[in-house]
Amino acid sequence: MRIGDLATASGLTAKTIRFYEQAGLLPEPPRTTGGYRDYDGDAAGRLAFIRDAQGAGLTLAEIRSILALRDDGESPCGHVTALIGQHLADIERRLTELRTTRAALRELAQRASQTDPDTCGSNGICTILSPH
Amino acid sequence: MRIGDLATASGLTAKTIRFYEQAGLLPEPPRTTGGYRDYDGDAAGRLAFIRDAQGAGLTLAEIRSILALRDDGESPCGHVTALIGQHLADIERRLTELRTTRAALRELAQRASQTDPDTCGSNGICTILSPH
DNA sequence: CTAGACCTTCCAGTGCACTGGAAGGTCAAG
DNA sequence: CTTGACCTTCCAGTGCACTGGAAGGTCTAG
Repeated sequence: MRIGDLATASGLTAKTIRFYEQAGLLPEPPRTTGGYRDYDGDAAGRLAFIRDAQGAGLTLAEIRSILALRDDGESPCGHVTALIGQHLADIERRLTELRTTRAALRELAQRASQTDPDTCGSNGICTILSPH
Repeated sequence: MRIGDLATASGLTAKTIRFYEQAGLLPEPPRTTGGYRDYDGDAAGRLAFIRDAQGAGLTLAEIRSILALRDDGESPCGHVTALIGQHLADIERRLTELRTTRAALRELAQRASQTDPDTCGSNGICTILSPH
């Protein structure tokens, strides 16, 4: 299986697959006599795993750490569980941040709807955003 | 007022202030005979505006567009209102995304708590993340 | 024999908002 | 006169996940 076929099968680009190899996420595949990368069936599964893990919000560095553990013959379960917990906490934090920002923006929108463009910029820069 | 004083007053670093100047967010200030930047009181207000706008989630590029309008003597109110609306929509989108990811991660955490590390990695890479 | 689809490597750029460091100039206090 | 805090410019790097492009090699169909 050449890189283009694997790209089609996985929904990635050949560029990305080479990038993953260079980033240590994929092992170097054997080559054909012409120098082309020659993938076996495992590669697609590995890419699917990367996709799933990315979908769960893990970074490539974290995914690499999981793959490295498992390539060493160790079960990465504990590691994966810890990462999931960390990402859940991270998401909660970002949700809180976003809700705060949303509240602030709603107030700004409210203020904007009551602002007269003619009197607005007269002394400051923008009384909507900076109503000192 | 030298750059260090302005940095202290605004809570930014001198590096960042130079960066803002280079990025077109701050006008070039006059220089002392020694070649030092010499800021007047307006600079602090402008930096405060940038801070407020950033707090509302606007990017530096957007803030630059607002400042450019107002520096041209135009009222940026309509522009600001549009940007606020865009960012509100953006935040709603990201909130939805994050909630989806959180639900997925919670399911993974649930699965992780029921996974036996000894039987887990036997055939796939990780049955928690990729339970095909 | 040639066109063109695909592959190779290597280098560099994207966007965002800075940050670090080198090499040197200015200024006030002691 | 020297020390040291502060300033200057310029270049380059950070983190993340790719993406683009050049220059060239390989393979298959017609």
